[in-house]
Amino acid sequence: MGRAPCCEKMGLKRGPWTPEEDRVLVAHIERHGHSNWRALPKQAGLLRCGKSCRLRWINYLRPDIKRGNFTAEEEDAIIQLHQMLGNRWSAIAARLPGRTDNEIKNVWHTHLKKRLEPTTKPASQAPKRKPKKQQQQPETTAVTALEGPTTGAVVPVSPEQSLSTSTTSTTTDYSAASSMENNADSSTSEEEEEEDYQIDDSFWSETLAMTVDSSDDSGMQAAFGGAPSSVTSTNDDDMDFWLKLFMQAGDMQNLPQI
DNA sequence: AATACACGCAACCGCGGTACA
DNA sequence: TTGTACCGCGGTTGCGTGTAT
Repeated sequence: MGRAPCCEKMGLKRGPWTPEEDRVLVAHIERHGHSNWRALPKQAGLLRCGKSCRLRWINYLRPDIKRGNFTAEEEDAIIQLHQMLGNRWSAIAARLPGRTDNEIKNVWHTHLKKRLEPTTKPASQAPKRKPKKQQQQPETTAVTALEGPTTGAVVPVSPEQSLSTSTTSTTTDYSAASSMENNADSSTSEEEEEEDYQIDDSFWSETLAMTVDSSDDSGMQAAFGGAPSSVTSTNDDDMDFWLKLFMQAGDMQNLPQI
């Protein structure tokens, strides 16, 4: 009962979007907005379900999407945020302007997760070929330096401790949040290791500023108030709350898992 | 040069949460 | 208060492309 199929699959097109469909969708949204995704394809004359339209717009057609490779700073941010937030990709995306949750998720699964994976990986699972793009991209050197301490691939220091699953990263999470707050104060051993990447300090102070600023004008109530066209505002405010909570809390280990 | 394999990205699927009648 | 419809999110899959053999 209850839930209707997300889209009437009869007669609706699936698979890759054509440039023409993209144009139609963009034109329609620019003109009418996207207050109702379900009705949108009909109004726009697209043979797609609303869900598909929404996904296409959010992940690809939005004008503020930043295309291209992730920078070392962005990758670092993803790693840190993932340590804090777990697989809450939309929340992570909210901290990375121009990046979508889907994109971040892909990058995580294809690049970052592997880099953070411990070298305890059996030899049989080791890549048979040398990685192609990652080692060719110049920014990767920064990332490698930056991740060196936490990845067994570079320095075999019990990588599981900094690993990515939200359930096992509580203490590490705090170090990330803590380094955000006290970006000039690197007192813990993990933060000593983070001295290698100077970019982070400025980056995180910016990120932090963004975090606090965005919560100032909207507040938690606004999270439930609307802005229906906003993709991430609700999550953003939610995460602002948690981030502030982390920052204010002296000891994250006493906090419940998010 | 051809083939097999691995990677990366875009898209789909299903579920949970929320708004609304 | 309950049921329905819709939205958004996270997980997963499929395909195109690049690389090694």
